[in-house]
Amino acid sequence: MDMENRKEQIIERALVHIKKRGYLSFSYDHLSKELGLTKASIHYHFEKKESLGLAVCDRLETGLDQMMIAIKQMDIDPKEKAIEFLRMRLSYIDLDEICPISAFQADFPYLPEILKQSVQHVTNKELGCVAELLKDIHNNEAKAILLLSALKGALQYRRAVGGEIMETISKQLKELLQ
Amino acid sequence: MDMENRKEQIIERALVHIKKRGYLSFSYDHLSKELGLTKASIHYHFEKKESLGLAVCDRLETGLDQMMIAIKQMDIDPKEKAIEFLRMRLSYIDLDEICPISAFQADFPYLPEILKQSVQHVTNKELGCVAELLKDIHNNEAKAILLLSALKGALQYRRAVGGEIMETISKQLKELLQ
DNA sequence: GTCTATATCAAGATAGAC
DNA sequence: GTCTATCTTGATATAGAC
Repeated sequence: MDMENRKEQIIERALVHIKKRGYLSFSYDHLSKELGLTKASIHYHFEKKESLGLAVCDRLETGLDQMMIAIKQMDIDPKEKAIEFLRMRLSYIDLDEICPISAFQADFPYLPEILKQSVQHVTNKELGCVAELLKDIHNNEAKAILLLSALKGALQYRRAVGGEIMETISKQLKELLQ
Repeated sequence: MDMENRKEQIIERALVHIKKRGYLSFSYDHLSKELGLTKASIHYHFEKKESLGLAVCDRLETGLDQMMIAIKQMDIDPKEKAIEFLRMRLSYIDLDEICPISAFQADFPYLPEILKQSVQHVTNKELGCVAELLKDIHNNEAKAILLLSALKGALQYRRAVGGEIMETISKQLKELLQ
């Protein structure tokens, strides 16, 4: 198969696995079986697991860039834009998944150094995105931290207490931005 | 060594490891080396890893009970009691740790069934504790979810962005309860 | 109650054929 | 680009001696 397509396909599946299991717990074996390949073939495209982890972080950053472009072009009240960001972020996360950035953070102390740096970068980028969308509101950095922490904490709670929790949280976060 | 003391000691170390690495990632080998024992000796006290996981959940529940007793006896404004709960919960979590309940939640889909049940139980118990302390405030269940999600999400953020985030969150959570 | 030794399995990674 | 085969490591768990 064409190399760029295959690489993309592997990154895509790895991202799903990270959202479901976390970075440390997913394996080349899981991945290869789903893609109809062998572990060795994955290693051909991404020599080490950390290379694949880095590629996934890059992809998350690209996704954030695209979301910001889309949101800035929307014809909605600026005060709605942070909420729209959270809504779009959630749309990429299934019921049995958590935020991939949270997953990396949970494994953080045991990541290879270079991957830690990428995780820090995408973490700060996402915080910066929300803070930027809140720029007309007082105390935007602190508010961005509160919104994202609550959203991602709730995604983990969802695993144990069920999906209704997300509506409870979303409602309150919207109130917080009134 | 006395069996009850040894069991307690193992549970205590396991809890620390879960806060640092998560349930799936800590091992009897890590534990045994710290305690000056062998893996086999840990297996004598807790035949399977899931038995140890269950004991850790029990310990967390006991801790919640004790905290609630202590807080109810405190001579402070009822409106301060939820904040005091969060403060006490935080005091058991080091700078390089996350909330152990969050750690179990992150691993949730890959836990043995019986341990899932224990994690659900302690999760709901903690939510119930905060909701109870908020009982004079409107919408207490929803507020409890918001407070705990934000606190625990922030603990994971701390790993990637540093400790200052906790003061930002604490300050905002206090404002939310005014 | 703790030990040594070992069985079993899964993971990351590499060598070399096609 | 993908394969088979293999190495190495680390994990859960058990058997049996002391």
